[in-house]
Amino acid sequence: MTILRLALPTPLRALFDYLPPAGSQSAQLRPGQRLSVPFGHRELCGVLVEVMADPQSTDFELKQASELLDPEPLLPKTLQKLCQWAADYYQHPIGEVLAAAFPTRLRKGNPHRGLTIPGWQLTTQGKGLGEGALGRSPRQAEALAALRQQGPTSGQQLAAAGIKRPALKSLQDKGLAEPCEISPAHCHASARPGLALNNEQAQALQALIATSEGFSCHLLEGVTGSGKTEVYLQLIAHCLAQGKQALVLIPEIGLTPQTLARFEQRFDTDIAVLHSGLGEVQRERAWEAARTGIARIVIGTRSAVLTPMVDPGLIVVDEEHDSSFKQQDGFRYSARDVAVKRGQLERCQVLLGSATPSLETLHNALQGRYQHHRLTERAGSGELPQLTVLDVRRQPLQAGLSEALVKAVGDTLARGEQSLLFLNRRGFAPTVQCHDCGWIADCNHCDARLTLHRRQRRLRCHHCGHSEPLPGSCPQCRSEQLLTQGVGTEQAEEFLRQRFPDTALYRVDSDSMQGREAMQALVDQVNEGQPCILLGTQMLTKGHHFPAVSLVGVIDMDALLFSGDFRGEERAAQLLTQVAGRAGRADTGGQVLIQTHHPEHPCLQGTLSQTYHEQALAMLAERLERNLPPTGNLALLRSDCTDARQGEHFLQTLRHNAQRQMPAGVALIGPLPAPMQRRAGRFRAQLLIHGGERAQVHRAARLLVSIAQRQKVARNLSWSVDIDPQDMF
DNA sequence: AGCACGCCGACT
DNA sequence: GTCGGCGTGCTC
Repeated sequence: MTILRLALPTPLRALFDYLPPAGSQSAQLRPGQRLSVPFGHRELCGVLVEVMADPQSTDFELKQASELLDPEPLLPKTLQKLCQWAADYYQHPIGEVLAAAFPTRLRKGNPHRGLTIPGWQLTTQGKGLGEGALGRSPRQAEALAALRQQGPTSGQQLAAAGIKRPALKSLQDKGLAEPCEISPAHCHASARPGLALNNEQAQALQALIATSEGFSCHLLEGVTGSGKTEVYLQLIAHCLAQGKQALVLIPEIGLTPQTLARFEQRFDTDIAVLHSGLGEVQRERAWEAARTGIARIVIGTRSAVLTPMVDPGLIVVDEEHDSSFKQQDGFRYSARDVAVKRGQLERCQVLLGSATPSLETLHNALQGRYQHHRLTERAGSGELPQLTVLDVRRQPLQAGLSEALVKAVGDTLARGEQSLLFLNRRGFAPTVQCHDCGWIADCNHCDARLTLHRRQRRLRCHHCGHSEPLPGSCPQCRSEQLLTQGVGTEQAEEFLRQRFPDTALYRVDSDSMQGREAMQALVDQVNEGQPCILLGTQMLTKGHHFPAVSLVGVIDMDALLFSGDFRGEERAAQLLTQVAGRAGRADTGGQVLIQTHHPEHPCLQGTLSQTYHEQALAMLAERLERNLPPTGNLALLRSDCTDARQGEHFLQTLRHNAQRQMPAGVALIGPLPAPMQRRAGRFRAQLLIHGGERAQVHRAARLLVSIAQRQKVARNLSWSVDIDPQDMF
């Protein structure tokens, strides 16, 4: 008798056993296939994890699976192993992890349709035609030559090479070419020649190529503008030339158009792009192209790390330090760390790149676990910008801007250059207060203040999405003296428009950048080079290149300096370095002005007097001293409950029940209220697991999860684990 | 999580 | 009398 062990998409941390579906032969049952099974009162789509030949536990009346959905496994073995590793490491239900590896339609149990890629090939007659033929129709001759050289080629790829449909149609009318279907065997990849590399780039590339066989992990630490991407591109070209696929992970979708364009220009091959903005069908097509090997390059955000591939030879994680690689809810994995594990399992090379590497990665590199390559010079003639602190204490500020900063913006514009102002706060003002009685506009659902969005005349909570109309008078005392405190991008925009009425001003934040194309349109517009002011939040600092920007202003450095989290300093240093890197990327050596009330703050001084690398080393030493990551290890058990005391009580009981069995060297801290205790009407608390040894902390987390699972929990309470938490809230 | 069952109040 | 509110229990 055969028993099938399945992973099902349910929060239950268990596998479920079934009898094979009627009429199936055990030979055709293999892990990685999907099956439809009855589960309770419903029908679920599960993934086969194990086929067991002889039954061990007969204490259970097993149900029979309804249907085998795939004739072949859709997930390769290594990816199954990767999911199992991730489920264990992140202590997340295996069924949900495996589900994350499928596009939605397949996850829900829809039939798998193979991908058909329309393409063109030469007919026998076409193949027999001499070289000089079709001399009078250059377009057709070009198409003919391309097909002769490459064999059957996808329409998409032909189009990318400038060969359009009409030319192909004409060839078809002459009986020289015909439409065909492309199979993975037809796929080829070639790269156009790359840019010339400087010494450092060439050295890094050479070292990377030398270790491109089998697993190895590398950190490419290169200052902004040092040409990391060119190294990626040439390494990918090498990978493709070995007949292998390359996977590229990028932090956010905002980055995609520019990055993608650069890849498409360089490579003559199909590229699968996977990001959250894609429709279900498009996503499934890209997934399938990667899985079958039709796509030789796969570019995607976080979740793309679980895309099945035939033969990956290289995984690149760009902007490796970016926090968006860590999923912040549900399956809380780090795509960067999963990528490294995937490299180990697939036996392929992993390249982590950043101008401001995370301390985790830097630590691994310094310990010799990763090979470390550094690019310290800007490629081309670009010079590093000049950083200057503007002490704004006792200075008059208008919409948060000092006269010195405003003057610098004016001077920059007068020179015909562009300015970029960074303010990490959306809206008009983060606080509204009554001048007469002191009332403050708070969110009813969170421990947070409401932000004024003046143009919409609304107060909005940036933590739960709550929004209400701006009251005309104080709800407490009826006074009409409602004042604002603090400055957001909307206010700074208003002031700057007034001050520079004839200058183009672009506000870049999640309020102003609605829609997929908005950002790309803006980048194109700005890069025409006319003098302008760019004003925005983090959005502005992520990866976009603005060659004509020569002045960068940080309007409120203080907000970055005092964050409370132990990673605050690391974040601030990374952000400041990244923002500064936007200045003078091209030939104009740029200027960076930083407004602060704390010019003596060590973090700020650190960034001024040292390179990011030096500062990172100092921060690492401090982490070592405090036994914090990456030296020490953390895990977090969170509770989320409609009642504050109940949530903490759950964690307290958990702690009590686990205390005796705690591994040596592991401390439990808490339960404590989460940094923002109430959010969206629910009270959050957390129990911190802290220890020196990763394995011990992990054992402790596993123990706590197993106890929490057995603990009775009320309906209004939910709990979750977070291994290697990024933010403490 | 989902989904059914079950036991209470307020309607035609 | 039943429709539907959400507390409780189960899922191989």
